[in-house]
Amino acid sequence: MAETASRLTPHRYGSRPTMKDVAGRAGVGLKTVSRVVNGEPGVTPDTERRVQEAIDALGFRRNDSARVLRKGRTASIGLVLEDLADPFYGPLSRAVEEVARAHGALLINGSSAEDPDRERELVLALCARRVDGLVVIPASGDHRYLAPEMAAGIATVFVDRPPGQIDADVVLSDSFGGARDGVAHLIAHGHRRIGFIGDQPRIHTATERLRGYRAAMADAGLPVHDAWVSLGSTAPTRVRAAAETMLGGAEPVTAVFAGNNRVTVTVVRVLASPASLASPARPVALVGFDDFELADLLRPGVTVIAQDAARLGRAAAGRLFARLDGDAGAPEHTVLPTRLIARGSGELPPTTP
Amino acid sequence: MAETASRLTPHRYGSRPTMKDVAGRAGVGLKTVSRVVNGEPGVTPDTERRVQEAIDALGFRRNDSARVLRKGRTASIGLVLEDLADPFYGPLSRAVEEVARAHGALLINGSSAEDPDRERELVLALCARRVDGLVVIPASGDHRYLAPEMAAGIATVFVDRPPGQIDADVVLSDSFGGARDGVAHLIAHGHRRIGFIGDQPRIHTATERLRGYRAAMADAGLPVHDAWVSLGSTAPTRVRAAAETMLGGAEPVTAVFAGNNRVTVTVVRVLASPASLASPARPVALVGFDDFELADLLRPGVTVIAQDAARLGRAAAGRLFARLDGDAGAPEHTVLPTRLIARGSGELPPTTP
DNA sequence: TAGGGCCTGGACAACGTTGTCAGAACGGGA
DNA sequence: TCCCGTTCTGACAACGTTGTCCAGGCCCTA
Repeated sequence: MAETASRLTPHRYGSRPTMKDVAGRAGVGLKTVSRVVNGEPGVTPDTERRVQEAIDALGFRRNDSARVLRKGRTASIGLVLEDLADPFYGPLSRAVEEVARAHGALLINGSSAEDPDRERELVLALCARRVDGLVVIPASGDHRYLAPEMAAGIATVFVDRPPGQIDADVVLSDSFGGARDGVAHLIAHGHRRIGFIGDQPRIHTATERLRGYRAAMADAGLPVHDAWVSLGSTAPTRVRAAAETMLGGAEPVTAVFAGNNRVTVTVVRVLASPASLASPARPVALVGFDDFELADLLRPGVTVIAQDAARLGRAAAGRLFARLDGDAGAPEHTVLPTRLIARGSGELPPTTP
Repeated sequence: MAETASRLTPHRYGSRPTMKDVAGRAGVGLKTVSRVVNGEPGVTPDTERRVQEAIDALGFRRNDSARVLRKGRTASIGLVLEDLADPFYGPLSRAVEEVARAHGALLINGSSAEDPDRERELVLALCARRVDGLVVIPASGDHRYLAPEMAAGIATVFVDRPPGQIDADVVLSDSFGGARDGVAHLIAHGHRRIGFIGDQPRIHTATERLRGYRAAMADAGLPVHDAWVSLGSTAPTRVRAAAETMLGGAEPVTAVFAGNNRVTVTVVRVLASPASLASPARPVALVGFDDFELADLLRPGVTVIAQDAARLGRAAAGRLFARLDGDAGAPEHTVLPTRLIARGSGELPPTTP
């Protein structure tokens, strides 16, 4: 009777019952409740039952803030990335979460929106919450602000891009090699005038991929005109303008290498648009960095340099928990290979204008 | 000198300096440090400077766990969804994060993987951390377990699907109306035999969309054969089999309505595959629920019922923070409209086999 | 039946912060 | 010179949990 009533009328609105309340109701000591809640041994079945009843009746739920304060570990890790809505980061984020879950940790994440200040603010907020560790996709080029935190014991792994000004565990895809392979693929199919459209130059992967492009061109003894290279925002208008410029100049390119999935998608749109300088009679070849859903269903299918976002996430989270489990070795730099997936757009032959 | 040294050798590895340490070093009281850290008034500039120097020297960072314990609010909200990697949830999640950020809160999120037990486990873990509020995309059909938490003051908003067995704020898209419109669109283009492939029947949106399908068929006086309706997992193999069955039966459908973006993509693949029962000579019309990237670039473009995931997220987070700001009104049920985007696949005429 | 060991339960301090409250220092006016 | 008011500062308790440590009761054996 009384039990039913109190089940429906909790302790007090907004202020939850504590172990003390449970102990009082069950007629046992505080520590005994703690033991029951944490499944520690040393409680007779009868006592345990009484405590459990009190817990259910009061709707008690352990306050993890207090627990964390006492124990020092939060069983949570932070993930800072650029944009949760980017299809590249979804699987990465998911993979990190899976690993965290396997280690009994929760994931707190935030988007930096490619803004260094916001990255810093987010990271420090996570440190203030005393996350056990951090997985960071850097937006800034200077991570010295993290050094004291790392020294204080917050394990940190960088992924997709290396940290700036400090040394730390990092997991990358082979941007340089991938881009070089992709451009070499275009060259192998006869292209000589190839354009490169990439992300902003302060982003490490963008410059690495550009470096790969230049290496492939140099390996083939091909010149690179300034007008063929464009780094900048991945906003569709910017990318569209860049594509139209290199397709329409005095020395128009016959193929484009797109620096990431955002760029690739926009280039596909440009090439497909009726007003495009490309046409069925004069197709433009395309290879993009990053695979994306439906790339195979477009006509022609889009040839890509695929990186495995989930694997990046798993590898990074794996490093992180290895650190949390006591690995104190030197920072590890992991580079995962990329894979060229030929689907047609990279195999189009060049046509003279 | 001494300062430089201590900057590089923090207090002790793994155990960070506290306000007490800062106070000791600055030669002030504990509370004064607290005042400086929180920007409270009543500290002379000189004292503030001394404290700030000590903070910098020691690498002090406030421990939010202790703060939360004392203050009762965590400035964090939880988001439980099905799968972070699903392109539908990316923008939703991002929108929730934006709103949270605007309110100074961090976002903790977890994937339920469509598993009711996992949902419950996640939600309760978040409650134990005393998140201020929860945004939940339900995987389970019974949320009575949440009632005590909500009574204890954890604001909760459900989004995309309604909660089970309890009443609470909820933000939905108009699944019924959207599906009905989509099927009506196919009927308007001459189709009489239309198939429906949807998600598992325990998912609310799946059954609502099926209901919309049936309503449109009934409105047009068309019969629905059992073989034309298939609910189940969105795994490609299952969807593929379902599609092939309804395309190949005694009364083959001439159009398919796909219940969500996962299904749509697989159906597109089936229809595009060379072995398909569809062919250029006998195209099959398609309308899908949910818009998706590149839908416009496929040939034919895929006609969809678009829902605005970001808007769902914003609306849900908006409700949540309204609750946290004191709104104690009755639970609100918000239904956002959907929009048909015609791109070609829904406008194909029926062909007799 | 007494003594020893084991098992169960509880009192208490500590974690790092913030709110309360009172005391100290300082300046100005009588 | 003294007193009062204002401003700044610090001591202390409290938040809810867990770890330490000790007390009491039980069972077993001699």
